[in-house]
Amino acid sequence: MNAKRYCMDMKKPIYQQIKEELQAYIEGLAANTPIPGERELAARFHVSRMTLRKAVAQLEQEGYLYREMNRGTFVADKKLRKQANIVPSLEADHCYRYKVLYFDIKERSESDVQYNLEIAFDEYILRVVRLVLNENIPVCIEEIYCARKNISDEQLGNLNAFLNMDQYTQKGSIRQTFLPMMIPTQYASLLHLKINTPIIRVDSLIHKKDGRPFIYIKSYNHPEMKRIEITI
Amino acid sequence: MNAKRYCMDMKKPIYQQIKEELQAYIEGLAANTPIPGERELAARFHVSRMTLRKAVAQLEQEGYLYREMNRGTFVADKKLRKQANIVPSLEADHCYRYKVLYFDIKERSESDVQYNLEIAFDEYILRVVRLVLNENIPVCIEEIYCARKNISDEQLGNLNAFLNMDQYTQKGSIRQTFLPMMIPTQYASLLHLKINTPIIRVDSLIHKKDGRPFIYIKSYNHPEMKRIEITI
DNA sequence: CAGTGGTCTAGACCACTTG
DNA sequence: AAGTGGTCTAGACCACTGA
Repeated sequence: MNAKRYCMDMKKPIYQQIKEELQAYIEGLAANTPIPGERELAARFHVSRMTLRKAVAQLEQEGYLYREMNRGTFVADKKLRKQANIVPSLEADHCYRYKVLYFDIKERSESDVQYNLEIAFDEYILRVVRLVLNENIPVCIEEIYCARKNISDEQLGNLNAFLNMDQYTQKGSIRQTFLPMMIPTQYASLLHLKINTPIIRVDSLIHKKDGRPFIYIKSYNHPEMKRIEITI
Repeated sequence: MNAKRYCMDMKKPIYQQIKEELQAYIEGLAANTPIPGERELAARFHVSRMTLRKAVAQLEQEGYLYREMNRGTFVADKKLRKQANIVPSLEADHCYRYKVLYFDIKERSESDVQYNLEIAFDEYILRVVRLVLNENIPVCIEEIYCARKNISDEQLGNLNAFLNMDQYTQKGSIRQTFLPMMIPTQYASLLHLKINTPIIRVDSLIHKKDGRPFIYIKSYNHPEMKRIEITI
């Protein structure tokens, strides 16, 4: 956290750069350590207080810092950092391997898929089923559905790129539903589970910003290998 | 969305008032309707653009609006509004009824409770078990744990006030874990469930801002009556 | 009392889209 | 060329805390 000049924009907003520097600075500090006041930090970084505040506000929202009115800003406990570790494909830094079990394009699909994707019952649907592995250990099985009309021929040619969900999560909204059930018999052995094992299926519906549903994912999670956890 | 003056502060920040007015204004509009530009809105409300932006930014974050770079700001589809409808006690506007099944203060508790609340194995623990009802239909059973030392005698006297979780969620952090399991036999009939019904237990750990764990809740959810759903 | 975070202003420039 | 959202500045006042 030294006094560096920020004239050399690298196309990145100043508050982003400051945010990253603060984040690195915080990393080494014990929880509940106070950090310097906003005026002092602004001076050190040679920016206005409003810009500095934007960086701090984001770090606060992500659970790196917390503020106390009229007292100061403090380093937050690491375990309080916000995260939503729910579905492998939708995790920020997923280091998973995927093994496509099969994929097809078919007319007619299950009614819940039609309902969620808001399509007529005679529309073509892309379906991909894949096993998700973490260091060769199966963590879940994902069934991915998308209306054919919403996929360009080019995207269909490069299915791996299409199935990288990062690109959608940023510029859209996701609704997730959690359903308790027995592991479906056809998936039990793939996940190394006995039949009648209770699992959680997470249904994720990715919307475009205008509200049109785009991709629907049913994720059958291994109860031990895939811990579902969020910090808010 | 008329041009009202904002001199009469009612202790509420201007951006809050504007946010509420915009929210009301939006309510009647169809999804994807563009709203006026920031400069025009700022003029209408007689505030600076930065203040106006703060109101809009919050509405965007909550899923009421979305912005498109260099294009404009639009009304978001209602179904994209952010929500985390997970545990009854922690829901924003819970209209549930609670029926305490029993409560006690005991030495020694289950090891997972000790672990999560970070207490020694000989510390006294308050435990409350209650049935949660939505219009007389049972939706879940909550086991609530809190270290006795963290509860004042006064709070203990007014248990209902203490168990109102609103007060903690604002000024703290919550970690929630989702566990698939069979309904515990002792709870099956209370929730009107057959034994061997798969359910989701949601474990919520409420922390103070300094990272100290405070309250631990195990919520056994009725799979049909309590739908677990989040929109992010 | 000095210092804190919270709010607010009235400007400014930028990159970009759209007619 | 006009309009958009995104960023940034250099001030200001407020209510509150804590020594």
